[in-house]
Amino acid sequence: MTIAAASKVKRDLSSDDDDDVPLSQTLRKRKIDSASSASSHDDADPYDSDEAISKISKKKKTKRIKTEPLSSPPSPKKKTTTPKPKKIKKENSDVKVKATKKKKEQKKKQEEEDQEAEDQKLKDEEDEYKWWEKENEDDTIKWATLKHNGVIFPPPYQPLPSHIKLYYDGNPVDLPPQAEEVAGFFAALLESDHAKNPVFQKNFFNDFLQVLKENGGTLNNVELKEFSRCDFTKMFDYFQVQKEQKKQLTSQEKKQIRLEREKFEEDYKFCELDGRKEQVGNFKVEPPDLFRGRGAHPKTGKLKRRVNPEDIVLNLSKDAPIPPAPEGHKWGEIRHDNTVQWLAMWRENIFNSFKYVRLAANSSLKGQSDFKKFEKARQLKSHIDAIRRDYTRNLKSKVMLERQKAVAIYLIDVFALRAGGEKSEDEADTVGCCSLRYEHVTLKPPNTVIFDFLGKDSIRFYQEVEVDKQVFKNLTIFKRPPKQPGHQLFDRLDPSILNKYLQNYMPGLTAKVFRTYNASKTMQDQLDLIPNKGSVAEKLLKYNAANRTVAILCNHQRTVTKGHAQTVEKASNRIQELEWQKVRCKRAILQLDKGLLKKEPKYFEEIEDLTKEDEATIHKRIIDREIEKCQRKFVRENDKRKFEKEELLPETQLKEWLEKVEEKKQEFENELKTGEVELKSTWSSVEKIKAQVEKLEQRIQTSSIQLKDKEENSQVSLGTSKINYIDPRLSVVFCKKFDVPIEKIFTKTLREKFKWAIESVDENWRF
DNA sequence: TGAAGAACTTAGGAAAGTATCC
DNA sequence: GGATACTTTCCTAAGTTCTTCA
Repeated sequence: MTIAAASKVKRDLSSDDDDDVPLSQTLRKRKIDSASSASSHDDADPYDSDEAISKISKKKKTKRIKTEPLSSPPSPKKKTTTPKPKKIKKENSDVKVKATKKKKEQKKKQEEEDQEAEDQKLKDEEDEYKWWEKENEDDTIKWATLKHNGVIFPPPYQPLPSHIKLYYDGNPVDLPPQAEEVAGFFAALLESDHAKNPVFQKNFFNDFLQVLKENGGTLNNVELKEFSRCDFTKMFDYFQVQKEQKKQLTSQEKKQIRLEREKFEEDYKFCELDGRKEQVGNFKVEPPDLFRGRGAHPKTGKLKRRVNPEDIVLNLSKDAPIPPAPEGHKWGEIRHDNTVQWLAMWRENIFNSFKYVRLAANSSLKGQSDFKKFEKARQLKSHIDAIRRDYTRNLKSKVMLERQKAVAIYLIDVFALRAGGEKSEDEADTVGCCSLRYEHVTLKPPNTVIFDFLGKDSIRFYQEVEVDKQVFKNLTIFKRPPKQPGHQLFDRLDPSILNKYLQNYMPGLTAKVFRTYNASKTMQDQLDLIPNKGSVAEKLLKYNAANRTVAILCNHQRTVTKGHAQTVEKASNRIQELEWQKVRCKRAILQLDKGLLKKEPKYFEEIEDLTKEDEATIHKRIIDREIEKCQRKFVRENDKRKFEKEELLPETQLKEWLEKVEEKKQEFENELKTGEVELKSTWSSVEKIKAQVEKLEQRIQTSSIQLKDKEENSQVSLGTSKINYIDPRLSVVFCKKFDVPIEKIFTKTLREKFKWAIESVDENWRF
């Protein structure tokens, strides 16, 4: 049974088995789908005639304004209302860090800089703003003053060397740089799954041809007609070489590059919010590229156009200096809207929607939003019983809308489904609760439901679960003919109806609050089960197991990494080898003192567990590995010598190494034949070997636990729930109570993001 | 009132960085 | 000390929800 199902059983919402009262009797005429034909049958059975049925997988025509696919995005429209700040805080002195151009006198300078950075950090910490110790302020006004330096634009396109070209029917193609850039985007992905996706290819090729046309076509009059006749391999190879060269730089060179980059970014990385220095999140404008939609995305592969300063709207204080636009350009618009959190925005050309530059996760504004989110989820604690009572009752409501609401909230509450908003044709076909369709739910009497659909990011949600009997009955009704695949299960619902209903219980309550609530509640319950004993590593493992329970509840998945199967195999082999070594030790003990077998039969039991076949396999594996190691060592050593122009190792050297391995092989073969171990010099007494056995046992246990953890985590992503759903205060309390360093649970970035939590709770705090 | 617009949170994969192994 | 494995951060897509407008 899945965790979600288990939690469901725990809560077990009882329902009696009354038959359904005809829903149609109380159904009033409703206008569900304005797009559908207006039939009005007030009293008939809803599923015979109700117009809601026409809501066949209703997709928005286009969610956003349609624009020509490749036209430059229009400048964002100016807001008509200018919000008035309710209070203006006194501005502090300008703390902007002025980048001074120093010459590189390497070490000494570096040390000085490090010291400076340290000092600055300390200074920052001193006057750090602990918003969580202040009174809750009005949150419609996000700031009184906001100063920043704008955004960083991606570097202009660097044309490829003249011998690197696209080939068409085997002939080189001379492209104008604008088109070459787009071809390069594709070439860079040549070995990825994207490049093999026909939709991606088609979208890319259309946009590529259009850019080519806009720029006068190919320079050597090759006419490009078909994607399949294009050959991008030369470009791809070139990018690979460049990547390799970058990798080959010395660590010193890499560091130098990093430092220069950091210095350049410094001015953009921070802004001044109400006089305080705060970090900006995504201060870099997204570079042009091919849009990589997830799942079966109709627009995947389309060209994401380069964003120019003219496309950008900056948001800052009226009195803040306007950062200069890049040479020869000007900003699209300057705005002074202190009711929003963003510093800059632009309209992108794929969906014609906005992209925003915001503050970083460790900023006060983000922190406050986060805090409020968890407090809201905690507030749900005092309403959840009433909500569950009501939806259990409403599962039998005579009003269809009420039944649908009840079932939907049940699913959201028990299985942690997302709200499920409407989607347009030009997005991937994914669903959430309200948008579930006939084919996503299979009913197996008496009360088993199989959910199988693609959720956010086209991640599959598959669960076979037992549900409340009345829920099962209602789902049967929602699927009754004439409904068929393609039809909406909840034909009278959408998230806004659901959320409006939820707000009756609690202001601000929406479908997504349930996910936060149930995730944090589950974490609290799981943590409560952990005994306060054992090593830090053991406690951590338990914490991760609790975290995993939450991740599974929220269906947070990740793709299994490429080498996973191999890694697991390797690790299990190692464990098997450790077991074998243990057996060998025990054999050695008996060789020293045969009498022990009778005295401690249990201790020596496992000697018999190891079969000859297993032992032979282990021997072979070890020997093969050693041989391979020798060969690798030989090649590596000679490569190095060749590079340093030294004399190469002779083949006899390799032979010598291999002979040693051969000796070992003989030893193993003997051992297998006689069952006698060759005693090592360190095995001088029974006690010494027993101590070694103990060490091996410890290693086996640790490795086994780690392997199990790794396997269980291979498809589950713990991060998302840790970052977004589990109240960080729970983790802080766990660390305090169990004496686990917070660093073991939160990375540096997370510690910064959750500073408010780390500094605000004691060990008695509960979610 | 509903659709579109806007603003925000949530999400997985890629890239970069770090630790560990040999 | 280099290769490899693992962890963390970055990037930006994809959701939800709130607001505005006709």
